[in-house]
Amino acid sequence: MKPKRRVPADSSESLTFFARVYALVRKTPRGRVVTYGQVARALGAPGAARTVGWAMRVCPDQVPWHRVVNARGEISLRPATGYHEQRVRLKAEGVRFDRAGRIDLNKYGFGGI
DNA sequence: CGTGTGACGCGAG
DNA sequence: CCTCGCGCCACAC
Repeated sequence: MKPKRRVPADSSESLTFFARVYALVRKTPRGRVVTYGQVARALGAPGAARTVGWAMRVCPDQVPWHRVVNARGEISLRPATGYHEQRVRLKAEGVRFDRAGRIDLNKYGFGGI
C-alpha cells in the first residue's frame, strides 16, 4: 500500500499525535513530572516538544497536564495563562520548587514513560 | 495543500 | 548561571 502519511511504528497508529500524548501523560504518577521533550521522544518524535505543549493547551480534563514541565524543570505557562494553578497543583502533590521556581528533575522526574 | 503558530530544546556567547 | 536565536513538527485554516 502507500501510506500517504508517515506512520509511527507502534500500535497506536490510528490515534492522533495528541491522543498519544494524552495517553502517555496520563501515566505520570502523582507527585512526579515529565518534560515536553521527554514525551515527544517517547512517541518517536524527538523534535515535537512544542507540539506536546500545544496538545497540553487543549487537553481533556482527565489528563494531568500540570505534571508536564520544560527541560529545565520550570513551568512553561505564563502567569496569566495558568502558571499559578500548575504550581499549586504540583505543590499539592508534594513537588518542591527551589527559590528560582524550578523543580529538581533528578528527584521528581518520572522516567517511566 | 501552502502557511502560520506555539505550555520546547539546545547550542553559543 | 543567564540570555538570545533558530530549528522543530503536528495541526488548524
